[in-house]
Amino acid sequence: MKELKQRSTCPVSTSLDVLGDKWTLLILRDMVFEGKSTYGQFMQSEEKIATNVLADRLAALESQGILTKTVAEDKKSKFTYRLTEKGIDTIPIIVELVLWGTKHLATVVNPVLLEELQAGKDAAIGKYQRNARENSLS
Amino acid sequence: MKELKQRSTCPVSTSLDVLGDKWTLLILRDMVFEGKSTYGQFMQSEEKIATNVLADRLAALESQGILTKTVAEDKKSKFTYRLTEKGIDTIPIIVELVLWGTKHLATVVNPVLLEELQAGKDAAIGKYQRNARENSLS
DNA sequence: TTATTTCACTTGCTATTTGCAAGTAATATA
DNA sequence: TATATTACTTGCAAATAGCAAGTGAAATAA
Repeated sequence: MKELKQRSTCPVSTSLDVLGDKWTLLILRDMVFEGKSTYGQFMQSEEKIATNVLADRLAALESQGILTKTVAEDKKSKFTYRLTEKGIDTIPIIVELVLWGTKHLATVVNPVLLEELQAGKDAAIGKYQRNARENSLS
Repeated sequence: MKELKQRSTCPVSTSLDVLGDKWTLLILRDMVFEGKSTYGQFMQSEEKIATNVLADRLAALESQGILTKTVAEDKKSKFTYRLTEKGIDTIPIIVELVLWGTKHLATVVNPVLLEELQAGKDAAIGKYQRNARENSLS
């Protein structure tokens, strides 16, 4: 598993030690904006993460307290992944990536999200954070 | 050089295609918060980037229009790297990484920056963006 | 004017990480 | 009881990162 090697005590550096790869924040994006919570749902994303990388990242995120893993309510053979407060607090980072990509790169945003962000960034962040908190209870 | 392979049209994904590795945002951090602008200055950071990786990332950042490379004023054998507006617009992302790392990980922040952020995130972002814009003129 | 140093890289090699395809084990459904 | 689904693991090839040494142009020192 991707273990935490801290390169320095700088918060940018240490945050990147945890989140700074090509896949971790996409998993969190799927949880925040798509409401995904299972391995199979993460596999369906259009970016096509490899199975071993997904398993590795989910284990790392769990070990770092960013998400929790529990047996699913409907099936004993499934697991449900839910964001912790530490995970919910990554939402502003993801939103800033959305805004930068939308402004400077060739991307297509979900129009609902775009409208919410245009109406007010902080309100949109608050909405998705409250939403994630509700899901973390069930 | 690290070339841009776009995995999807999602802005989070595409932003990560550009910025989502262990080193790119640290180079931008050094430019924004430390006022660094030369290869030698980037090499001095405590995270110890490898020379070939630094050269690669600077070339990629230039080719993506995030920074510009010009011959230094004082010496013809040196280059000066400066942020473009596209680069200056990454500051909110870096600031969110500072905030998340400070809250959830074992880090040590520059007390000046900490105070500025506590006094108001948007004001602090605005200050560093204005600062970067000034440097980009000279 | 020549010698040495500085600066910004490049090169070559090894180690680590990622990507792909196939396999497995525990349920769940037919 | 047989087939399918789910969440992985395993093995290997390809890509990326890390380390040490080397290079060439320009600046400084003798």
